[in-house]
Amino acid sequence: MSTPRGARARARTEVTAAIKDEARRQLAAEGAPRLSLRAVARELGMVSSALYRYFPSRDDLLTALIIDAYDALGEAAEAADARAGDMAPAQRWVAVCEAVRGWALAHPHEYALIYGSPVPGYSAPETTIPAASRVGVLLFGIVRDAHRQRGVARTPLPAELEPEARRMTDDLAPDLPPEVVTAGVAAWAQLFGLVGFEVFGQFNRVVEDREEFFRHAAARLAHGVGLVFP
Amino acid sequence: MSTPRGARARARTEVTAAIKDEARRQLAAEGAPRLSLRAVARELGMVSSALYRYFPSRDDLLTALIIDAYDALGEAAEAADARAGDMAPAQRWVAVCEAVRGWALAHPHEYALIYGSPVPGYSAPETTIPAASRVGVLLFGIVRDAHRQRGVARTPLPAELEPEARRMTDDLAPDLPPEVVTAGVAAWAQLFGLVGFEVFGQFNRVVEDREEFFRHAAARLAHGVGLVFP
DNA sequence: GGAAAACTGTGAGCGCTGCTCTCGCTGAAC
DNA sequence: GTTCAGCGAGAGCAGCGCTCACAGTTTTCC
Repeated sequence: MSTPRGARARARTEVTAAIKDEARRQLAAEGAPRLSLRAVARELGMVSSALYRYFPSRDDLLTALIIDAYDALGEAAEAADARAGDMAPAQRWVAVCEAVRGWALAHPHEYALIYGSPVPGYSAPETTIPAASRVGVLLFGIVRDAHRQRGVARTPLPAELEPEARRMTDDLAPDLPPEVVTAGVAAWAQLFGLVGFEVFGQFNRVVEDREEFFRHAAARLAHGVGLVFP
Repeated sequence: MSTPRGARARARTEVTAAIKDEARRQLAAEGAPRLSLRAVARELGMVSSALYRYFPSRDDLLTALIIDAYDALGEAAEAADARAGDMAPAQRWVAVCEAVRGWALAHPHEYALIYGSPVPGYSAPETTIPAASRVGVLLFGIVRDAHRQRGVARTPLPAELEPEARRMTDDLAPDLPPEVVTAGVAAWAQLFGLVGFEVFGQFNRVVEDREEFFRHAAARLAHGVGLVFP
């Protein structure tokens, strides 16, 4: 991050960034399966084997792009929440959902990289966890604010789910009621169901006015976690 | 389907089936990106180029597997519904959701093939549409039954969504109220959000007792489309 | 029944891929 | 100033999807 010591180190960070940039370009243009190390190297005017000095394998390059994608999505969501800062929690929730959808539609291949099929034989390393949690953390932050302001609506939990609900609550948001945490986790997954279906074309010939449809669905999601519209 | 005319035709259908079987085996073991035409041919004791007499390209073979996967999932869902035939619609809904989840967990790579990232530069041909619709059709059938029996709960729709809601209703279920159809489409997508998050590992370190969690979420989905538990 | 046409498997080959290894060069640390 | 780690070049390996000319077999048609 700060001053690299010598010209060599500086060059290294620059080349690394250039590789990631070109890889991201190819990813956006062609999708992850078509991302080729050799093509990246070719475009950068270097020989393919040189690239292995920077990323030990194609998967490592992909991992770097995955983290970047999670971060870009998280940033878009957080920016939308900041813009909606003085609105009611329910409206902030919808704004964040719409930002997630907007980013996904603008970057379908990067979205597919993080929320589509995982690359087989490769499990995302620990490094990705913080970046991957940003949207979830943000959504729970909104619910927490709502809870502080005026409490949230709660629907009872079946007895069999209570141990798990308590566990999730301790892990994710000890200051919220377990019913709300459970509903929040479900809503989090369901949000990406809506977005994924749209991005991956499952809504073709089914939903036409997808923006309006999504806004409504996101609002109902908010309702489901106990947020109320003023 | 019926009697093939000659020995040649019979052989052709047999070889075609053998190729699909072996391909499905490799798909289940390694995932779609690792599915290799040459490996399939090798395993079948034929030379790779011979395989092109049966499937003009790797994508065509994948398409065949996609249709099969949609059908297998649809069949699992329909079987579950049949087993729950005399229960209340809400319970049938949950049973179908659980069947979808169960199939997806048992066949993660085939699930990824149909509900994960689409293969870039390849759009699923029209042929896949009927198979792909089976789960949705089934879910709407349950809602329809509930509606016939005693009506379903309805939450009002915002004015901006009404044209689209009417459009979807005409297309999908003209005998149901637009509010219900809209909620049904959303629930359909959200179901696959829940399933996808579990299959693709997004629930790792978040949800532990996933079966119980899912059952509850599916029940809330049912509630969202107006189904009531007796 | 026999000629013509359609179908099927073979093997070589093209251009691409991820990845490895050895080789010289060069900037940096002691 | 020497030593050494880091770097790029280039050749090469095994694998991939796919094409093509060829030979053998089955079906079709007269």
